[in-house]
Amino acid sequence: MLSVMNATRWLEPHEQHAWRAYLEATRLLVRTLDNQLTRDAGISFTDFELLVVLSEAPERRLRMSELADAVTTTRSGVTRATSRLVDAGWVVRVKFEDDKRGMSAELTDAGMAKLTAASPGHVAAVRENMFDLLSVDDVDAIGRGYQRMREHMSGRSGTVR
Amino acid sequence: MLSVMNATRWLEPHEQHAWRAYLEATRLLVRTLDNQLTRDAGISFTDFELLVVLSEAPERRLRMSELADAVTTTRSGVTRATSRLVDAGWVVRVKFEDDKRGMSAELTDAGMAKLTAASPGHVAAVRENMFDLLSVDDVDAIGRGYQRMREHMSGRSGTVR
DNA sequence: CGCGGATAGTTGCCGTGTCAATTATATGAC
DNA sequence: GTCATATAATTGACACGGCAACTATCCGCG
Repeated sequence: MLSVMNATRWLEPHEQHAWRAYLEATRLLVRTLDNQLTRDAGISFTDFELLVVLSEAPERRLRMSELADAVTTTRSGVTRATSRLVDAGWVVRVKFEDDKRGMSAELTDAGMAKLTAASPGHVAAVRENMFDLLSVDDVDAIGRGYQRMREHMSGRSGTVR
Repeated sequence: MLSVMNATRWLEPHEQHAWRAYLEATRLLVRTLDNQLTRDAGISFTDFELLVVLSEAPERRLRMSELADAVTTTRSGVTRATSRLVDAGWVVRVKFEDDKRGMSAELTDAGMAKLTAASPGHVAAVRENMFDLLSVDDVDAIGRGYQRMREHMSGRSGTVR
């Protein structure tokens, strides 16, 4: 630290612009994707993402805590989401044998079918509202940038100052 | 339309990577910023943004519907948020004279003071977790890209398919 | 072994946001 | 002017997600 009393470094105009555009576009995008999935496939974006993650896991099954990490939410959030998915018949809870405290969520065939049915429309919406609007360089910049942000923040979402 | 029966164009690997990094980093970032503001300034990110928007408006005042558009939420969301801010003493409701249905939210001096007090820590967090990690080119790509997305989506968050 | 502290997952409670219905006012057609 | 329709804002009902408290289980140290 070179100086003790730092004046705030406000955002530069081009930073401000990027910041506002990012926040607003993100809200619009998430809402759009959620509406599309709800309307066309009867599943929320949140729940859909859980199905995606499970479908990619070995044996289509993941422990609750891993599932929470994979979708960047809290454990209680995953517990509640899993309850919804179980009620819908898309997931079953499985006891984890090596640790009697543990539970896993496992994608059912019905869940896999739902995922298969919902995916094309979802991907189309992601393309239409994001990737079709971006150049290859934009995509790469976004990939690099957010990857760095992700690495910086993962682990500490509020613990540190 | 050249073909009627299109096979789904799935995301390419670099698109997949950008998509996941973006989603995850965004969740982490929003949570981090919200935690920072709540902890250090006693205000949520959502409410803080309303204060920002109001502070930039002429006479520090904006109609409810304009406020909703400015922060990309619904009117009922803004109504409820405004109620919180009024309770906190940071905002007052003002009747809009030209249209007796209309209401405006106006930032109070206390609200301005809260904003002034909270801003440095907030900007520091935004820098630390985002802009300090990005090159100028990254910022520009993000600005351009999300601006295009914003334009594409604004107006229709779920009406169209 | 047994006890204290960590960890996995769930739940109660609560704050927030959305949709649909509601109320009040405005506007255009006749 | 009057009526039908549209719009501004609010409210009720409800779904979702977070924190903190709780239970069950695990692990390491004496």
